[in-house]
Amino acid sequence: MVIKLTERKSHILHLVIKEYIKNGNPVSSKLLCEKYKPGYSSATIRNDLATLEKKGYLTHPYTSAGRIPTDEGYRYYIKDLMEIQRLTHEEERRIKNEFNNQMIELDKVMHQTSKMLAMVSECSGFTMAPNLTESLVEYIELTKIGTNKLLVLMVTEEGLVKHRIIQCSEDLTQIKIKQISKIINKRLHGKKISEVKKNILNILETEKYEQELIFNIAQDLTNELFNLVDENNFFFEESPNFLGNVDIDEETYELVKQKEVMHNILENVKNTKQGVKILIGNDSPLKNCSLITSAYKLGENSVGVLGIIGPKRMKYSKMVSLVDYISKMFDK
Amino acid sequence: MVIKLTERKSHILHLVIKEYIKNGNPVSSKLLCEKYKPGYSSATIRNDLATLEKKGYLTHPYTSAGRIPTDEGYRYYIKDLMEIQRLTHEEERRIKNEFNNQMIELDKVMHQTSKMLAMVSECSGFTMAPNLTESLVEYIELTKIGTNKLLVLMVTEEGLVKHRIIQCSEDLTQIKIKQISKIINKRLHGKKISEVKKNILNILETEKYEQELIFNIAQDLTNELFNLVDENNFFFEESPNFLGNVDIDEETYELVKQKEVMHNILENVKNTKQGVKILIGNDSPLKNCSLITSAYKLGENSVGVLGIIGPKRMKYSKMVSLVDYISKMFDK
DNA sequence: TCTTAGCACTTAACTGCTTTGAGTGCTAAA
DNA sequence: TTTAGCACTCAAAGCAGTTAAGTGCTAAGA
Repeated sequence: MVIKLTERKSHILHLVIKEYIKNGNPVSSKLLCEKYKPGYSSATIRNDLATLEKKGYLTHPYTSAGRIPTDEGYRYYIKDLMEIQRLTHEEERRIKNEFNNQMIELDKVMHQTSKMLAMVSECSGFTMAPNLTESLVEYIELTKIGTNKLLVLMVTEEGLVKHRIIQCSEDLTQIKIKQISKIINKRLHGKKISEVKKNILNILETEKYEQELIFNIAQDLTNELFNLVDENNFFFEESPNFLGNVDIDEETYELVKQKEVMHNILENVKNTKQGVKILIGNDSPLKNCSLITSAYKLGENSVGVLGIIGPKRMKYSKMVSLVDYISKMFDK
Repeated sequence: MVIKLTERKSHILHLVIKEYIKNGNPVSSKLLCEKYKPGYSSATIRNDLATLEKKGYLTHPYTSAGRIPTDEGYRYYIKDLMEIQRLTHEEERRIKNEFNNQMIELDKVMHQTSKMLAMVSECSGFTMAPNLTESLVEYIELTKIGTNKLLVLMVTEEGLVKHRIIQCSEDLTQIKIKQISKIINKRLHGKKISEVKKNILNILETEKYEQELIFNIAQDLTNELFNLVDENNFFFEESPNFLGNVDIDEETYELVKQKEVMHNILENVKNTKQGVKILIGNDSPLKNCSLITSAYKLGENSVGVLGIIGPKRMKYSKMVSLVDYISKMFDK
């Protein structure tokens, strides 16, 4: 399926795409000639451009306009032409800094990471939290923080922290809370969250001490914590000038905001490949955008996806490094 | 300074502003005449418009365009003409709902509130957290959540919760943590946060038990918790179509994002007046916007500010209710 | 004195026409 | 295979004329 290109044509395609990514204007034979002095006349280049168009890598918006890359063109570029551009030390430093602080609480990590991606890419960053339902409960801490109010804190085997505040029907004493906490931990430690979700009552069943009380709290826990493990698991952040400067249309924007859409796209990515994966134009329902994504691992079993959404003419060479670098930070 | 207007002129000013807020087009004598049938001809209204312009309440962008309100016009409107429009029951219900859940953790509350304001106003909402440095420490909970990692949770006298994860130099046993926690609580309970910030070492001084260890943790606590009480205290959220639909320019947008700018504006508001306060155009450095703000109280001494930033032609009558209602929810 | 009809005047917005120039594709010669 | 040259295309910019939505002013009527 992939058609071989001569050295020169390949080079010209490279130049067109680089130029277009940089300036966003259709690029003409004359410009290439003058700016890059390839040692051939504009006419020759014109011929090459024409063949590149015939092969499907370029197109032009109207007769007398310069060329712009097609989706296929971008794909060829990414596969065969692009030299990956490493992050600068400054950028790596900034990222590392962010990661050194506070990075245990799941929601915070995700949020921070998305922001990071958005900032460095200057378009938009997202993070889909790993599905924790197959993770094991390390322990659960109950702390009273007011009448009828408990702070529940769960730590998973991977060391991730999730917390919620729950409202109890009864006002419990510190001592009782401690007792209950002990019992719950004894029973839930090492269990899969998915299992806990389904079976919490059974798991706690045989305990005789304050059975009813424990059941009530268990119910609250399920509602407020275990059932919410999956919720809020898509974080999206954009750089200030993303929508303003850049050619993303409203429609696409709406799509991004719909969690299910993104979920589908990313679930796909997660299951197909290791490392950085790039979706261009029609590859995803976000037809006018490209996505640069990578799966990441937290501990053994928890896999999430993170990445960048931006215009097709984004700096792939740099963005690949960025996404790769950050996803590797997670794997530690 | 305030110039009296005749009944009719006043009425016409009212109509112009209402109409302009609604549709955003300069409003003409003819339109007023046809739409509102005031019982006078367009010529009469034209005369009135001319006087209203002379007095500084209206202007027009070019010779043959209709009138639009000046800042002064809006101010007059707000002071003398506007009828406040209550929130619908539906809206009140939605707001109450949000507030019933989870509303103890300071950062979450602020974030949620800003979102709420943005959503209902359809422009943008912000919340500046109260300065907690004068609040009293209720208690502090230390929980081990991994090697060298402690979760610190502080509850203030008002029942607000702030938490952080801190990295300790030593890996402490559960038991030691409990002992230390007891000591710290005994000493810090009821103290002002500002005092704790300055004097933590002195406050804990006389304890003989594991003096050095406690000092280390105290240092971490100060760095990670007490010193950060004031940080991150401005939350800003915008409705999806805020920047797109609405006539806010880039410059202003940049200003909003600068915390110090907003801080100054709001610090001012906080100190001058109770209840809802409105800043129009030049009243604040955000020249092309209006702000509707209100101070709110959390407990006895903690005062914060929340509100809306939007275009000058926003629905003041409704927004005032919104800001007022939400700020009163805080006061409980 | 207040109101109003009427008219001259201003101006943005649109329309249609022409010109310009950047770019292509094709041809024919080196 | 390369290139110079030329005809052709089309967006964009400029220009003139028209329209319509306004205003301000005047003079007459209540």
